[in-house]
Amino acid sequence: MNEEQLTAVLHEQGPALVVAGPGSGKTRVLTHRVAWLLSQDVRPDSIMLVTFTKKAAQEMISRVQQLSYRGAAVVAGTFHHIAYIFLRRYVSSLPDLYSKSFTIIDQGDQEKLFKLVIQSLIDQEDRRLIPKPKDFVRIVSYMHSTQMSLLDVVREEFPNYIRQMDRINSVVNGYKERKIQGNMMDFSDLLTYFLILLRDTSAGIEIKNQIDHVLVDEYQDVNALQEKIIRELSGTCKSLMVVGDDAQSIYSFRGGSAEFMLDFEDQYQSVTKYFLTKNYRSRPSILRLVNASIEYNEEQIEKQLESLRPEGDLPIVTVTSNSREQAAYVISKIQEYNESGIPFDEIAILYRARWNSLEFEKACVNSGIRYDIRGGIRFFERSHIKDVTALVTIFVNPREILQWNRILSMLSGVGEITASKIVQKIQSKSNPLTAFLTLGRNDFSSMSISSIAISSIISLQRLFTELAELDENHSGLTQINPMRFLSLCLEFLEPIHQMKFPDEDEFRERWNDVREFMSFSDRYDSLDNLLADILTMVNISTRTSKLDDKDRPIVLSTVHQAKGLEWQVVFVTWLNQGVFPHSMSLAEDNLEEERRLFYVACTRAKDFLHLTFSEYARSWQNSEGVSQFIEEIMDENVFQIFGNDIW
DNA sequence: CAACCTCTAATTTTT
DNA sequence: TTAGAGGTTG
Ligand SMILES: Nc1ncnc2c1ncn2[C@@H]1O[C@H](COP(=O)(O)OP(=O)(O)OP(=O)(O)O)[C@@H](O)[C@H]1O
Repeated sequence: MNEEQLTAVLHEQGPALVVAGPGSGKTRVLTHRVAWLLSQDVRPDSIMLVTFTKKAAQEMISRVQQLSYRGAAVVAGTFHHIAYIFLRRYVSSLPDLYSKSFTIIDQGDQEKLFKLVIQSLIDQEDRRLIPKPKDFVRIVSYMHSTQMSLLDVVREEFPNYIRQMDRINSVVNGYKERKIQGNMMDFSDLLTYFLILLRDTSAGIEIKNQIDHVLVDEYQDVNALQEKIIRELSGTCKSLMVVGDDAQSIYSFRGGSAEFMLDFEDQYQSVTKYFLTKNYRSRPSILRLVNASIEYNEEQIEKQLESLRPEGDLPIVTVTSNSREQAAYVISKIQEYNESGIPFDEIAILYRARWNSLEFEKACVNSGIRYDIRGGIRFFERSHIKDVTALVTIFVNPREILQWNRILSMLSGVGEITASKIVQKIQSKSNPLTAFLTLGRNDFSSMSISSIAISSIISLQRLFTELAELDENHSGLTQINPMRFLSLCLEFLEPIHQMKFPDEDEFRERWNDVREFMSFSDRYDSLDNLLADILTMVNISTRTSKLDDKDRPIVLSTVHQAKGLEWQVVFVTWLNQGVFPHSMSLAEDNLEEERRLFYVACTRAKDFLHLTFSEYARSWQNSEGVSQFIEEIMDENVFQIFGNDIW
């Protein structure tokens, strides 16, 4: 700890703001502050440590645990995770009728629910007049995160639907009703209900009594809703410390804005402000490059940042002719670095969009390098994995109709219609799972269900009965051991998936994922914790290739998920105009945010930074040339070029 | 009414 | 390169 850092760590009381550039030890200040508080005999569960992404949260938590053995009991994690924990404890205080077994729905399920609502409320021919399910999801989450009204969101983001407000209102209301009926919350609900809990209920008083010290990392990314939560807690806590860097604000798409940080001093009384001006992470050569780049942003405030590290190599820009070559180049460089003694897990490949990982994954597999991928196709959103989690969800929250639909229509002989008949029949019952298990011949014939369908449904009943029997000492279905639960599920699913994915290689690949999920579940002792963590805490990611398990994996990650992390060697890839910066962002006038994203990406590097670009992106996508982020700083002598000279 | 086939449109970022 | 929509068959 240097002196600047130490004074921040030892901050006594009231609100504190730490604004500082990358690698200056902001996260370190927070983690050491937690350790210091603990050493002062502050109760761990009175400390709340918050951040935005799952990965950054894990990193922060593990740093705290290294510093103090009492760290494990600190209330720490993403906003959503912390909200979930308190909601679990106090659901019954909510004004809407949720029960403790509520489950969280992800984006895909939100879309499905909107689809159901639209089908039931809007006539076929009117459906083209209103937003698509996907857009509804965006509208609703934007509404929550910016705390704007539905009308304002539509006016601002989807002005061409403004004349359909009545229909839009009824769909949004229907969506909310169905969520409550199904005991489901979406991600926005977690935060919104948490705020309600804090603000309007007696449970809120208890929570506020519990929490004395609040620490928020990456504060430049808070949105209006999260800001309200923090403000609500700040009224009663002893200290509040927020840290951030306006140049790293990259979540405007979910309402995040650095304004909340820049206004912090005006919004809170007697704010203590701390500055950290020494960069411990990156070589001066790397800082020169990012500083030259961020200069182009007019909105950024200037920060002093002095590198404490010795001079390093100039960052290297490499031009390749296509994306396969790009991947081959990166992988061969990685092997060189590894041979020179840098461990694989100190090397990362970063990119703008999730699909950008594809060629790198292939190249890793071909060369037998293990990799840990964050943001390819998301593991838990792959359809075969969702089939498994659907079964778990039904046992945790039997009212969750989306998962019933999913499981039922997966059975042979059962399609959309039969599935919805059954769901209709059981959903209004107090326990739909028991209702399902007691369906018999008479029920099936009264619903006129085909005999093939009946026999599959009976086999599902048998599975559910066996699963329920795993709850031997009747401590509740959610308490069943996940590993045992899943191994029965897998037996049931295997033949179904074999049919669904007739291509043998494809099946094998997907089934490997499923097995991986099962072994992942072993670290959990109950189904509800498993489910919640999937959505608010962890990502499964490591893909092992057959060779040397002793090697640590390299990291493939989107820039967003790399936030707050660092590696000795970083490759920032796909620097094509239209990809990074992304054309859709450019269309929305977000160039400066894209440049901040580039800034975040490059400042992850400690020692070596590579920027790569391939002339031809994809056959059907015309190449728009090299990213302007490289072109802009061409004449500044902040990098060296390898490969074809295309300028 | 489910299953199978064919064509098309879409591929930003996270919880 | 792939999911899902839409149309046809059985
Ligand atoms: N006083 C110090 N002595 C030694 N190492 C330090 C010191 N302060 C910070 N570091 C190291 O510098 C690196 C960056 O620190 P940290 O991740 O806390 O920075 P940050 O400001 O949160 O960065 P970012 O804004 O990029 O997330 C870490 O490896 C950390 O251990």
